[in-house]
Amino acid sequence: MNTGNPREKEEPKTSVSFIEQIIQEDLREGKNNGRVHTRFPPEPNGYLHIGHAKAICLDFGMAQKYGGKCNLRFDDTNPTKEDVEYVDSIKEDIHWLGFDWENREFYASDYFGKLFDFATDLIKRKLAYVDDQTAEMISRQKGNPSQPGEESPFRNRSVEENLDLFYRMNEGEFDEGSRVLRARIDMTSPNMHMRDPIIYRIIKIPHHRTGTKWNVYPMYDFAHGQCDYFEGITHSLCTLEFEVHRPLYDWFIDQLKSSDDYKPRQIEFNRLNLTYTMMSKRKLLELVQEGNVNGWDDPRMPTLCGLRRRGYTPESIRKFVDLIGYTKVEAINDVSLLEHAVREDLNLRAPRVFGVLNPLKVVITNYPEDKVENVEVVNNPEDESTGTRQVPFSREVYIEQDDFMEVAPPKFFRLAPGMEVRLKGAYIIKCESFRKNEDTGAVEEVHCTYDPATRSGGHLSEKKVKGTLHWVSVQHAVDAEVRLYDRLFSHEDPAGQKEEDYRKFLNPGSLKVLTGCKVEPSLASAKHLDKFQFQRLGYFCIDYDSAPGHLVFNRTVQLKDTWAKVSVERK
RNA sequence: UGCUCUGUGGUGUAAUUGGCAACACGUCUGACUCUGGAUCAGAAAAGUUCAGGUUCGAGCCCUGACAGAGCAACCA
Repeated sequence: MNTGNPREKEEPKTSVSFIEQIIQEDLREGKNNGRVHTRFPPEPNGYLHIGHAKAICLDFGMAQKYGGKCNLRFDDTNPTKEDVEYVDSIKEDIHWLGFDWENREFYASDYFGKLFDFATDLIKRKLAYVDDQTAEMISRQKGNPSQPGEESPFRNRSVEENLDLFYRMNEGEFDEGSRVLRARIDMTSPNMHMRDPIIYRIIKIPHHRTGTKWNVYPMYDFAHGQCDYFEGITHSLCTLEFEVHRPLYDWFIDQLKSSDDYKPRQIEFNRLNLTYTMMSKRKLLELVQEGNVNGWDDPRMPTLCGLRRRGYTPESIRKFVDLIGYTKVEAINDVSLLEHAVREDLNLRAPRVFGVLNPLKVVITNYPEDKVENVEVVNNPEDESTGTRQVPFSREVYIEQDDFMEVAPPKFFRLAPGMEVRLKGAYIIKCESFRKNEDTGAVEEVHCTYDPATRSGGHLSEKKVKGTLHWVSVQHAVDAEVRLYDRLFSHEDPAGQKEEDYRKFLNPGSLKVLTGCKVEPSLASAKHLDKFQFQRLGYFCIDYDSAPGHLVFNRTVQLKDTWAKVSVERK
């Protein structure tokens, strides 16, 4: 049973979500001629965030798993909010996540003509009418969830008049808000969405794709299901809040469909909620517009481009999504699970480097003053194929301040007077004495001796010591500026913040900058230092765009309680 | 007080469709020591919101409560 490789854990039994059960059942029953066809339908009014990743993984994932296809369809029915900037970023982010829609890039606006024809068809069948009332009036007549609505005085207009008015609405003859087209269903329905829903409204702002061709635009409810139908979508996956829309979704398609053997089906699943994370697109937009963050890709943002810049890998995000599953329960997932997913992924592939955040000089008194030798260290203990690198070693090195204590408490296996420790890849050193700053009392320098026989790989290299430290040769060290980012929010859980006061939970822009950070020169150039290294060791968010010469830290940084706990100066 | 949906360890998900409530994250121990917060070993933690019912047997089926969420945009 034991394969001898502890890494080869048994594949965890992947549970089958209720959605998959539905798909499997449909397949078994031969519905849709055995086709599975899904779609991912973002509105291009903002950047994709981690919540969208959950939907993307589902939509594309189900298609992949069941030999089907998944379309990308931009839900661009409201030109007042939408922009090509968002279209481009959405496509980039989906690709980055690892999914592809091939040549099936569609837009709800592709179907404006068909939708318009369908609307006129409904008018002719007395299933739609133009309402001249104000928004307030229509809203009042709608009643409320516990009280039935009343019918509009325009509800029984003639087909001819409705047709004429609807055409003229589209020709731009009427002002925005002056008239709408409504489906004629049931003003007394217990489902608010069935009370003669508005299906077309006048908008005179140019559309990012169709320009000024249209003056009327379909509402979501009038577009989405029909688009699904036009594209041959079999399973239309969306989030829970659309559950009450389903009867309307079905109603339109029933009016539209021409065959009985095919009909798209809407299935709802729970949206992603993360602790300490706000997922509202509108509020994220506000943060960007108000300059509280440095854009959609600010490393603190929960957007995919923010996470990417922060060093998250697509694999880790997919893993995370896989972990949390799809149900109908409104769950709040712990960010620590996301963090676990990155760690697990990065641990296997991130190259390791040495670095010191808060340097403490160590002088190896019996090491020749002018000698320099290269020691060899592995780039990644989890992956031999990444090879080794040479690191210069000399008489004076920096170690992390936290790696030294004047008085070692029990179980402190790092450096303290009289204690021995290995400098990783190099020698075992012993602490003989230390010097304090007379004014501050802070330890300024530690004096050690080394045992030349203990060099890594040598005869006595098998000698055991309890601790191993990262280090950086003083004369080869390079200063680096490191930018640490905290989470976007702190303290309370902004995921639960309904009010506008979520801003007060914002963390500062960046927990700027470590002074005196040292890095070995060979690693200080940007091409050696990619996001993985940063991510890996510190699990800090580091702005790796911000230049060459960054650094890394060793284990002594307290990661466990981290984020803000690291002693850095806030800007 | 209408309609729809949902209640399983701290958190998120399972439970072969009625058969000993399982897994992951987190937490806590211990071990290891060229360090990765990796790996290994172990522990605590729910009797499935509550009350009835059907059944040899219920997390699963039925009834009724209770709790939470969504729905009254010319947003999606």
